[in-house]
Amino acid sequence: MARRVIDVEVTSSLDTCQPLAAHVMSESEADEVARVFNALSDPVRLRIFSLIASGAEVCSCNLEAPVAKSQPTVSHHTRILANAGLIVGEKRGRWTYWRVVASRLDQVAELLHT
Amino acid sequence: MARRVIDVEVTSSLDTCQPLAAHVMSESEADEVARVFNALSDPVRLRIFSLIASGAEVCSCNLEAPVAKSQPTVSHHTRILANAGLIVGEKRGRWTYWRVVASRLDQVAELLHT
DNA sequence: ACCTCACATTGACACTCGTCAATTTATTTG
DNA sequence: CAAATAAATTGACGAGTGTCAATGTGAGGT
Repeated sequence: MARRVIDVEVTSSLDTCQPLAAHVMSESEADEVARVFNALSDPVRLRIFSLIASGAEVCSCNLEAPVAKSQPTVSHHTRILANAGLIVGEKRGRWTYWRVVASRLDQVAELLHT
Repeated sequence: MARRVIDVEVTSSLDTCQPLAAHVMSESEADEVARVFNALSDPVRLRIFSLIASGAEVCSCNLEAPVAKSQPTVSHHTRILANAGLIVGEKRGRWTYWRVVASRLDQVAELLHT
């Protein structure tokens, strides 16, 4: 097979940064996804979440002592977790029982493998 | 089969919140996990991450335009993602090429299914 | 009705975080 | 060495966040 010498410009074609075509997540999608991860980005919230995930049903009054935070603080965190769709609260009598939303967890896990 | 009537105390045993034995994530573990989720809790960081994940290797200069942020801001975000172990940067010449750490993503995904 | 208890809400404070202009560091090229 | 470029660092500012005391709400229990 014949060989042919080709004059290729190598010296100065890479000395400056070239644009690159790549796919970017949309702003709106990023906002929504960020809100979910944000709910899990606080140590206290993670511990509250692990408490709820460990039992079948946990009421708010059982969360304050383990995480050593005040009642308004715990209420603040459960609201953020609930807004992110990670937990749901059912009010029975004076108590609110929390449980995790398994389907939401699967949804979040899939976001990491795209 | 015989039936027997049993006198059960129902009235006042549940009128106050009872402590509940449950497993709590440790503070140190919560801090570490929170740092990872925190890295993914910002919209701009998520879009940068998606850019890096879409290509095999992406240099920092290819990140500024798509997310419309300044160079110091992009550098700030890549550092946070790198500290969380989600991406690694290899410096070749004047450029730093970023790529995602797949094993770290698997690790994070498993955290959601415990 | 009154009191108690579980939980939500408000307001205020300190602290963290995202952002960019300016500067510095490191590397390549002339 | 000098000029140019990629990227990290510093400093500063406004916005957002975690925290708790005080208060509000609503559902039992006596």
